[in-house]
Amino acid sequence: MHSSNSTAGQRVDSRFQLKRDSMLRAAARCFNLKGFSGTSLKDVADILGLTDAALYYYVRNKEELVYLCYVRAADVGREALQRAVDEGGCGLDTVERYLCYHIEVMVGERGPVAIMSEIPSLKPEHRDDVLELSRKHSAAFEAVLERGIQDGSIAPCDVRMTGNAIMGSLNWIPKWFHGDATMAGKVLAEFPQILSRGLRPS
Amino acid sequence: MHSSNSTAGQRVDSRFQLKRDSMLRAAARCFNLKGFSGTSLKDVADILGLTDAALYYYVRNKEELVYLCYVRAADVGREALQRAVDEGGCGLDTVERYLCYHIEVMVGERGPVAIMSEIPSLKPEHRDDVLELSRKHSAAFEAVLERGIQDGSIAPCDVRMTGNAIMGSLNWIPKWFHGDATMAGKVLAEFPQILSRGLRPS
DNA sequence: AAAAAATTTTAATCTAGATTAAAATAATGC
DNA sequence: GCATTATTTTAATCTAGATTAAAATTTTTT
Repeated sequence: MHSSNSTAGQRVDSRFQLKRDSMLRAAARCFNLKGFSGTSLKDVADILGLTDAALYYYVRNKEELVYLCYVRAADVGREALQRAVDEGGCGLDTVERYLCYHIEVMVGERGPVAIMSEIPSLKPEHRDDVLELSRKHSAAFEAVLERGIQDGSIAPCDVRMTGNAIMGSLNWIPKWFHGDATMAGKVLAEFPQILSRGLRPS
Repeated sequence: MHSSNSTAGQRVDSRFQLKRDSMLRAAARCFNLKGFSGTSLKDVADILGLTDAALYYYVRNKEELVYLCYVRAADVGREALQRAVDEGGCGLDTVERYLCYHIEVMVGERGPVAIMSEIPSLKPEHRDDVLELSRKHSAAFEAVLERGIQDGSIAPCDVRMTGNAIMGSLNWIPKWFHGDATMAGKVLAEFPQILSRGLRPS
């Protein structure tokens, strides 16, 4: 049985974490590609060259697998926004950089990132946990929009709705992008501007 | 057994159609609210005051229920765009009107409209059918964007990516809008402009 | 290389929820 | 009101796929 405080310590544990992370990416790929109900644990295991039962060494059950995928998705979003905020600049610049960073992970090597289609199917604690992360991310993004309005880089707008609009576009990307490397460059080049263009004061 | 060419004819048949349509709306509400795997046929039946088994009088199985929800979703989108195109005007005006009409059905009386999260779980014929509808809708929208670029009402852009961006925002609406009547007005008032603002030439 | 721990597999079981068949009820036409 | 057709329910069954327990294998430690 795995234990994070085994005598073997750090090395073993990080191997475990790495393997679990590649499991989450495999699961995200399946969920995005085949839909949630369309992917069985065997599908995920096949990608890893494992047996479905082996997955239970890493997660308690399928529900937890989904939960961890969503936490991971929330994490990469949060990190992207944090990084953009840390680098300073006006509100609009922050938005643009955030979009770049977030799209980068979606279409790049660290991807794919799971679409959060099944949050309501999670068990209450997990569901609330993910909703909380999601809510915080939206609030942080809206704060950047506010700041942009204050510093004059963004035209006055309803930040809640504007946030919903931009986040929707982002969240939907994995629906139509499935790893085409050529397209990845295009998305990264085009999308941030398409989404931020409408924010500029006229 | 129901038969569309029964001797009772039109009247009976339209009653059947109406009931089936309210079934699709009930199903869409459930899917959007509880997720796909989180909604059982009983959940849908409960809304209608029926027993789960009764649903089988209207659809062959759950897969077909999802399929019909998606066809319905595609239909309301197509109708909204068609209406906007028929009313003429420059490309940008058509886009704005389309957004109004489409959002209208999403947040209004005819809604809700199902998010197409589980297309890959459909059986091949149904999946291809829905993908075809979806593809056609995207193409038609991109054509409007092209026209706008030609007539100068829309700034030159990658219509494919721009279409993806706008459609993503639209498609995601049912993720955060769940029937709040007050918010419905706000969405309808704000969203079309938020989405079309970035299209204007500067 | 033996012992211990970590990882994976084999081979079942278990289960929620979809599905079905037959019977019961309700609506409609005559 | 009777016959027919439409609709719904009751009461099972059925099934894919999740889950589990125990054994086998691989890796690590000493």
